[in-house]
Amino acid sequence: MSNRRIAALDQLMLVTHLLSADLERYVASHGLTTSRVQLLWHLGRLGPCQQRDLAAALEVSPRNVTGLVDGLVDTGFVTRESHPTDRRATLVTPTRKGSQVMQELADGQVELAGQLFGELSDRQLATLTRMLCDIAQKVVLLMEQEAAR
Amino acid sequence: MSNRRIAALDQLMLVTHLLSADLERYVASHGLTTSRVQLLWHLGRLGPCQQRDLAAALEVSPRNVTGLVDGLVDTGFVTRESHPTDRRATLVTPTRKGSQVMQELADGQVELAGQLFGELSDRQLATLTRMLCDIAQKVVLLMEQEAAR
DNA sequence: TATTGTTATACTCTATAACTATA
DNA sequence: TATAGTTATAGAGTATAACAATA
Repeated sequence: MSNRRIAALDQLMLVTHLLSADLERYVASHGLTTSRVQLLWHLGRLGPCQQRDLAAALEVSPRNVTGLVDGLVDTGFVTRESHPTDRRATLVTPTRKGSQVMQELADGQVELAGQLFGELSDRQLATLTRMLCDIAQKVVLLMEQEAAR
Repeated sequence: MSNRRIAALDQLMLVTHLLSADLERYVASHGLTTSRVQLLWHLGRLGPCQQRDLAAALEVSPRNVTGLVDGLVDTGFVTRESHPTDRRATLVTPTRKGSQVMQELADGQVELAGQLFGELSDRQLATLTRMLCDIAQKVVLLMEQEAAR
């Protein structure tokens, strides 16, 4: 019976939608957008880096990064520093405010994980994680197959 | 140990991200965007209706609906028909092309459900659906609590 | 000649406010 | 006076193409 599969997918789509909406509201309460948070997250992972690197990490155009960094500079989360050896490039660098807010967002994620999964046993948690991992792998596979066409 | 909860949330966020991206590419291959598909979906559910009703269903501003309908008219998925009794209002109505593409998207969802969950037993499927349902309820609760503040 | 990031232009989604036509 | 949908304006995310400065 494929009805149950469709019900599962509907439920998964609903969770996807709700989590996206929740994330958006949450970061908005910190004066950010999801795209800017993604940039900041990569910045924290990579350390201060060129816009070219951020464009590659985010898989968006260099022009788009210019706009995102513009916004983050205007709102005080990053600065553009001069590159020590390449005068064409800039080093996007988090400000103290930028680092602090990313720490807050990380804390918020831990809190959310507790609120969502606090009642689950380790075994249940492992089952859920494994299933989600399988789903993620399959989606990646499907997207690669579609892209190949 | 809260590490497992965080791992589960990370995995859930990854699935959310991947599914959103996949959906966007999929509807783009049909000449649509996710926002326009959502409008079409409500239109199929409600039948031909006023833009006011679509604004309520989508929880966006009336102005936004004007733009979405403009796009769908330009690309041939809906028409604006005159309301039989209220000359202020329009009746947004799917074209044949609009109805056909929605049927195709629905078929695509069934296919995706099979590809993602075809290997799962009924029992596994039930477990997954129940867990996702719990998560959805909790997210809704959290958003209501945040909104109340 | 190739690369870095910009300006120029355009499209989509989203919002509020003012306005028109109609109820 | 209230409602339906529009124009006006604005901001955010996204893209390509042309261009400047630099490597």
